[in-house]
Amino acid sequence: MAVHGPAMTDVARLAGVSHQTVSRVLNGHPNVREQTRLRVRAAIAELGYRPNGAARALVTGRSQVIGVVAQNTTLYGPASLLAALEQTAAEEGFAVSVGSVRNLDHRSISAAVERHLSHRVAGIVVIAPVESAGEALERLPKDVPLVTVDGDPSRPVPLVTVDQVAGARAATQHLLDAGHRTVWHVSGPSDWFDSVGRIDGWRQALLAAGLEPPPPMPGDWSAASGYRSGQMLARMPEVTAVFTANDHLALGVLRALHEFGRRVPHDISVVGFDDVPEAAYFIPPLTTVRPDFDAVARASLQMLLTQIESGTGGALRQTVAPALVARESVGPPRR
Amino acid sequence: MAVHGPAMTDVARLAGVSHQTVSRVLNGHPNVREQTRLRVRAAIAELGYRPNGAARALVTGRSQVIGVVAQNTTLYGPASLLAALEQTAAEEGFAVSVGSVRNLDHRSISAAVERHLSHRVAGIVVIAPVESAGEALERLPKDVPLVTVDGDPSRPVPLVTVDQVAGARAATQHLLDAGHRTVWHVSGPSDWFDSVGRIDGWRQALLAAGLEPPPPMPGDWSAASGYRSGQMLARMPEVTAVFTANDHLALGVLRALHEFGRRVPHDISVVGFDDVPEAAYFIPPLTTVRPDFDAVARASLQMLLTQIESGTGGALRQTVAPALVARESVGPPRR
DNA sequence: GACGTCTCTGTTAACGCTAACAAAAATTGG
DNA sequence: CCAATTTTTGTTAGCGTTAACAGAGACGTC
Repeated sequence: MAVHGPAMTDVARLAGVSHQTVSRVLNGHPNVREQTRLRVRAAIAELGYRPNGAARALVTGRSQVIGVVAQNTTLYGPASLLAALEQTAAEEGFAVSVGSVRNLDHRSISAAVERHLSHRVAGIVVIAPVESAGEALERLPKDVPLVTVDGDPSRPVPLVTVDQVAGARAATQHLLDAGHRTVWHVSGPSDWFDSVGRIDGWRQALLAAGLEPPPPMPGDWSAASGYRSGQMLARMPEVTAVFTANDHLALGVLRALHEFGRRVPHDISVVGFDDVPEAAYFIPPLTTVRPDFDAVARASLQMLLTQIESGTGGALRQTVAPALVARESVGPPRR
Repeated sequence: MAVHGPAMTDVARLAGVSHQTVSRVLNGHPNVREQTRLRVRAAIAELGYRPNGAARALVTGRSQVIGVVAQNTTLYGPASLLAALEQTAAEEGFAVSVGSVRNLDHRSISAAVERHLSHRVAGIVVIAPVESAGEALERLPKDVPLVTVDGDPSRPVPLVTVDQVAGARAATQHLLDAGHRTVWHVSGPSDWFDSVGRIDGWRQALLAAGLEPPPPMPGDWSAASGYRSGQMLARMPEVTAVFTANDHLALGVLRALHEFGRRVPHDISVVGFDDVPEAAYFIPPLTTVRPDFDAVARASLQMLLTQIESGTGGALRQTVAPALVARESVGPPRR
């Protein structure tokens, strides 16, 4: 293995210049004669020279790497976000290092961040949708560029979020507009901010319409828990409209309703959240709320780059509005 | 920002030893007096010292980072694989840097690999399920530890794959065993090896039963294309059993069949591939084939570590067998 | 034509770590 | 208790890059 590639000095020797000139060419420094630049480039190509990021990171104090800390990158939301972040970062010349953690508790998060800091990442994006993550973040060194995504709105940390409240309100309002007398809610885990925000928005919409929100049914994002809630909902004749905290829950609810012979949307209307690619092919196609993950990724990366370049750690905040996607799972209530 | 943390020399000064002793403590070198070790550890803790990975990478020539090249990390398979790789790597003390690429053509892959090499990653895992990726890999420097996942079986590169052929054969056989006279197939994109392997296995099972395989219906992994194929299948009265190349295709097929009033499994049986978490909540719950992504991740990482440590680039090969998961979408054909 | 002012290039010194060797201290055996 | 080990610690020299400064030409300007 050990065969190390050529270094800058090898390129310099071949091009008949000093290694510093090579460095200048590489970094696009203006004061290099065109002819020299060409000779250096030729030497680089001939040797197949590849700059050593470690050496550069050592001397500049920062690598061109952005660390991402996330929990369950198999879920659609986090996975999309991660992919979008990676794309955006690549366009800016940054690599993305993933530090996924089993739990979002203080210890796990700190450990993941430490790992990233060891590699002298330029900045860190924490996808920290749960309460316990918040504390961990406050104790981190203040001097490292950091952005949280879907984190705790009450903490003084730069934050980019999907506007869960607005999304949930839109979903609920959509059902009310269709003529439903009230809307039931199957929620996500109570320690996720996403979940809390969606409950909030649902409640707001009902209260604004002068309605008393029924008790939300707790879930855990999975189709399995949606199914369990669906079995209960199917047995309650007064239920005509359900808003679930994500599409997987909705899928479970749909199946339970189907099994109990309750037709959607004829008997019960259902709205989800996330717009997973399959939502359009549920039975029936699911009306849902689509968060713009690309926008979130762009916003957080831009925030991070600003911090990296300026050196200031301003506590900014940015919110991305989701959009309602209307499909066939919503209809007027049966009289 | 710029406040750099303490370096090894700072720790050494505080502990009253040389920086080399600190290095020895950090790397678990045996010949350090217990008392000294303790003093050094205390100093490390007191200063909040964090070793500089870039410096270490520079001097050793390798960082504790593994590069992963993947295409669409939003798909369930790649996302699961990536997550599993990250977990496994973390246990071995490695970070994972993702280089996702839009297309798996020569240029994109090479570029992604180059980026990783610039950072002097210890090794690279390429999730390269398509033909065009193969060529790119052959041209890579031979001296970098590399493992491909779901890549081209005909190329002399270390490779870990899910046994697509066996999985597809099991799925098809399962349908034949239920009494079906033949099995139709909705395939994935023809340039994916996964896809080719699944077509192969399906064909093998039919031929072994003395049946002439009907023409496979081409798809692109999406529920949308499954839906289109499903619309055609629903209109063909002779069709009683369908094997789809993944679960999303199956979802689309299920919806099309439902719309055409063809009941599953009463009129038509369906089997998918992947066992996405939602498959158990499709209508009806989907019989499918579950690849063991954790096993794949473990195998590839272990292969990579062997290469890294031994320095040899042996062209190994490892196959992980998938398991059939029987659910309600399969039944005997209607007479 | 001498002088200052650009533009281009080279020299030197870090960055923080490990490897290789050298020296000092502790341990052993007779 | 001294020499021969063995264990522990220190010293020095890079790894490949950028930053800071210095030098050498080229070009006007008076």
